[in-house]
Amino acid sequence: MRFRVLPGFRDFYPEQLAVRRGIEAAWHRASRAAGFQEIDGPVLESLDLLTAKSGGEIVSQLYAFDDKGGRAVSLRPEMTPTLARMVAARAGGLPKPIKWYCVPEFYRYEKPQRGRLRAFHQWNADVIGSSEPAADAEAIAVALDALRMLGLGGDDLRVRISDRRVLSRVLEELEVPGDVEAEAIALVDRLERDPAARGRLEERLGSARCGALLEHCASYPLERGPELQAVLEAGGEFGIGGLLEPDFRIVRGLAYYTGPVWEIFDRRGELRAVAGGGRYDELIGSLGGPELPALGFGMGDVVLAELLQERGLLPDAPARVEAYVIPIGAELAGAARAVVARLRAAGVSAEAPYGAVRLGKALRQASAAGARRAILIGPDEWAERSVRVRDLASGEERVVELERLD
RNA sequence: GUGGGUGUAGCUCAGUUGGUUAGAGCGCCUGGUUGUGGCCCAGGAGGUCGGGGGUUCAAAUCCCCUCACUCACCCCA
Repeated sequence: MRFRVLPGFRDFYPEQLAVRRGIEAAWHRASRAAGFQEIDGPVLESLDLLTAKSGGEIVSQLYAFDDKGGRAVSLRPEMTPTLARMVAARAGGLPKPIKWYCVPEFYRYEKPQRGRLRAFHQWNADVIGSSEPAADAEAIAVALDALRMLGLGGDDLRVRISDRRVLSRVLEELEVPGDVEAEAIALVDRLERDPAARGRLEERLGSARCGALLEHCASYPLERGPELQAVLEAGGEFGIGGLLEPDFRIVRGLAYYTGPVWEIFDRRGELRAVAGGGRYDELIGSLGGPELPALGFGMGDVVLAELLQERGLLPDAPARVEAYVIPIGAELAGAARAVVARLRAAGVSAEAPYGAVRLGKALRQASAAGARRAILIGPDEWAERSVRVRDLASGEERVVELERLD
């Protein structure tokens, strides 16, 4: 019986880890460039904390169990509860706005499918303590910055953005009864995917009101959303104005969003959202923290890696070593190891074959290791305290005194 | 959780209407003797044909179950 990786989990061989590290590097760089500080929390949290926000029904999607002390715990499925706790514990002493980011691994017991696994790495960045639309815009800009660092620009991406309050106001103006509002919002959310949604919307609202609503969908009523307009303006100032597309159909399911909500998609629309975020001004308070306005977004590695692959932009694995040291003749194996040690001490990554290897094969191994140069230790040169340095791309060789090797 | 599709070597796949020891390309390993890699040539390792059961003289091939992957739903923090 062969052991296999659990469904929805991944093994990261060097090539796959190189992809992940490349993605994470962009996340870190974009975060720091915008003044976000990295945090992290425990992988395991109390079930109470995790269910406080979304309710008990999400337990079915949690890796939850009782620990040996009888505590109900779960692997973390998201960061917000942890974040809220961390903010609450130090809220008084932290200068506002708080700008934190993290790159944790999350665990969700869901059915694995394209773009969605059970364990994944996700970049989260949050701004806590500011109600300014500029903060919303900056978050979007930071997300786009990271994508740009990976080679994805305005030709590949679009940001669809809405604001819950605008949709609510429109429904209010249309005199949609309060008890129908939630369902109407859910149906707007489904308009794209579900052909039946339109019919049901008409049924619920009546054809006149439904028609008016759909008209607003086609042409976003920005005049009813000064807050969103301010975000768009600030976005323009951050240089991402051309990518922002107001769109009612971005609802982002969650009940706790209170303002702008947005999602980044590939422009071809082949994949699920690459990133999504929004403002949640009441959430931290409701999780037992202080009443602080807040916003944030998440970007997962799974969809992003798929998009990068489709565009031929997957980060490459770095070369294993810069220099490959090859003894010519078994009696120089020790000399090769000494040269390796010397190079490493000088900060140059280097290795030598362990045993006696033919020169031709050793050169092949040097190429396979990604080395830029091979250092040949031959009897003739070594007798004069020199080595032969071969550039593996050009094949050029020159003799270098050992003392000058670096 | 509900449906559809797909499972043959590390990877991409071929495998006739069921019929001998299951194949190819790539990759991997070894060799083509002396101090020069990428190309080429030769050889080799590696598969209980996803797993289990059934039909049959005979199953990679037909049937059932199961697992995994995948696509569409539910959901998407």
